Amino acid sequence: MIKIKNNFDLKATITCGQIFRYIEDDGYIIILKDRIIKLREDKNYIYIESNNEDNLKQIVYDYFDLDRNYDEIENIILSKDEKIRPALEFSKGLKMIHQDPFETLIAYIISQNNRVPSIANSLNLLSMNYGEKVNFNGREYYLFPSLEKLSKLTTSDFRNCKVGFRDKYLFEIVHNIIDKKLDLDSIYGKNSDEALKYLMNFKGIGMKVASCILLFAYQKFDVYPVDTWVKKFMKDDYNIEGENNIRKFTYDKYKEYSGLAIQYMFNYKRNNKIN
DNA sequence: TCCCAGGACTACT
DNA sequence: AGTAGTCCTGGG
Repeated sequence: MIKIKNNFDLKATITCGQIFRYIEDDGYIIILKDRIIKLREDKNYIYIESNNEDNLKQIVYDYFDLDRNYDEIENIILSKDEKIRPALEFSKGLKMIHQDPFETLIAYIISQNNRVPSIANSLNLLSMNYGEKVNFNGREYYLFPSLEKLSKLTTSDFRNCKVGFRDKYLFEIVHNIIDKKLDLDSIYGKNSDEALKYLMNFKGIGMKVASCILLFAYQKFDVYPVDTWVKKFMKDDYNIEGENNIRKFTYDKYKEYSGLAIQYMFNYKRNNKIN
């Protein structure tokens, strides 16, 4: 067991829609690579346990992006747009989770034209069928399957995990990685436009999925998915319509932090059911 | 039983 | 260049 200062919003960060697989159980259980991690919080501290506590603090800091100076970013965003203040205040302590690129890729391909419970169900089925089993605190958990393991599946194996018509996309993507046609590491060296174009060359990855991968796995904060919520509040609050106009408007305003600004607005609107 | 929500691709203009 | 139809699952 380790403890860290409770100086961010653990609940919002985990439940705001960035990740699909987590368990609420007297706190939260999440699965990162080869570890099951349980987080419990009180007013001052977050208490963390894992099946492997080597270097755990650094892993948690990296995952929840705790070394980044969010205050500074928020001040930059505020200096461009005072109107966003309520959203920023509401979302205080929300962090951008630093997810694993491969898992993020698979998860967001499954997410297309799909709902959250169904996405989580498919990811859990994939993990239970093809991931490594880990015992922790007397219970069984399954790690997200490796690339090598998933490369052995047929399209119908994927379909048995309820991914539907996305089976062929997953099959092809996994083989593209095995065959080095898709190199996830190469994305670190690309700017956001190059990375979007690169990812969208692959079947099953469109604008939204590519944006999610870049924002959530590569911390490219100038990119974000435009969904119906974003369209709605950009029209209502700023009278901007059309995906390209929305992107241009937010980029001109918030520059390299536009994805973060949108995430704050999204979180605020969604939780306050503001029409 | 049917209907709906939810992205990307394909095949049309 | 723009768009209607299609692909599935889960839930009302």
